[in-house]
Amino acid sequence: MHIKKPDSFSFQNAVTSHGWYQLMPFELNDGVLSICAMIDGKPSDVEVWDKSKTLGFRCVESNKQQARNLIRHLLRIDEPFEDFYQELGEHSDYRWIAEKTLGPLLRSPTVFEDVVKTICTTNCSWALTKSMIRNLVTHLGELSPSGKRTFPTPEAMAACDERFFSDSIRAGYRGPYLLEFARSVADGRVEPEDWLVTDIETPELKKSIKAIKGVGDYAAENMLKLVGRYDGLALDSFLRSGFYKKHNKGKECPDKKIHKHYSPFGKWMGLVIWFDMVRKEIS
DNA sequence: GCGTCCAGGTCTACC
DNA sequence: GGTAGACCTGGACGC
Repeated sequence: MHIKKPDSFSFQNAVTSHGWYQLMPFELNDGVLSICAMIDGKPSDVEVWDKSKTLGFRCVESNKQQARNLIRHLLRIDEPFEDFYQELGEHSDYRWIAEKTLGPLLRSPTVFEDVVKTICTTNCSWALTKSMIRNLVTHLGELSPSGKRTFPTPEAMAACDERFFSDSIRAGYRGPYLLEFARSVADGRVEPEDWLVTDIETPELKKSIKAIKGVGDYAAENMLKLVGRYDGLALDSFLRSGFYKKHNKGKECPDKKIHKHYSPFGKWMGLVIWFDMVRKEIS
């Protein structure tokens, strides 16, 4: 089975541009990205890989068209980046981003899942982030026929108590935040999937996202990137230290200076700073 | 072994 | 609006 891909689309870069592919239930082996996800209410296994002008994919226990839609969502195949590449054309130092057709950042099947993962990136090492997500999937994910597990649903997480998040997930002080968020989604008080389609202005949307306990500036702006809005930098210690080294002679500086550096890129600045800082790791 | 530091921050209280 | 201190975990590091 195949999915047609745009001319300016790099499967490799879409998958590995940031660390999400290392978080369960994603797996990347020999160029094949696999995920176990809920499709049509059933845990289903989906695999996707690169071919010359298309993407190959296979799915087990799921409708072919819905699996195709899921892959398009994960890889952001329908998201237009032409304006981004055109903008970069006016900045010689950053033209390489367009030449490598960077832009799409891998995202999860649901915005809910991306929020949970983002909260689990805060104030800890990447190893601990992977551990917390692995624990969530292992303890609460639904089992597919092949023995893989989905990311837990809001309802599954909402049914737990704080002690579970502390003892089994090892989420520390984040536990109550994760539980409160899951319960707010499960009972409909918060509808994160709407963030993908809402017309409200970015500052207002950011305010709504920050209303979630455990989500501050970094996490909110990271979420904005994952729903396709790139006018926030999502500054964390990784981006700050990278900026100091690359653009400020290794010296610390106020965030305002970082904003000023990338402000010429307007609504694309969040993508530019990210690729600027991970350039060495991109093939 | 043990203690300390810190990592892909956020919240609250206080000024 | 700006800032200090507390907050969980676990790996790295020095002793």
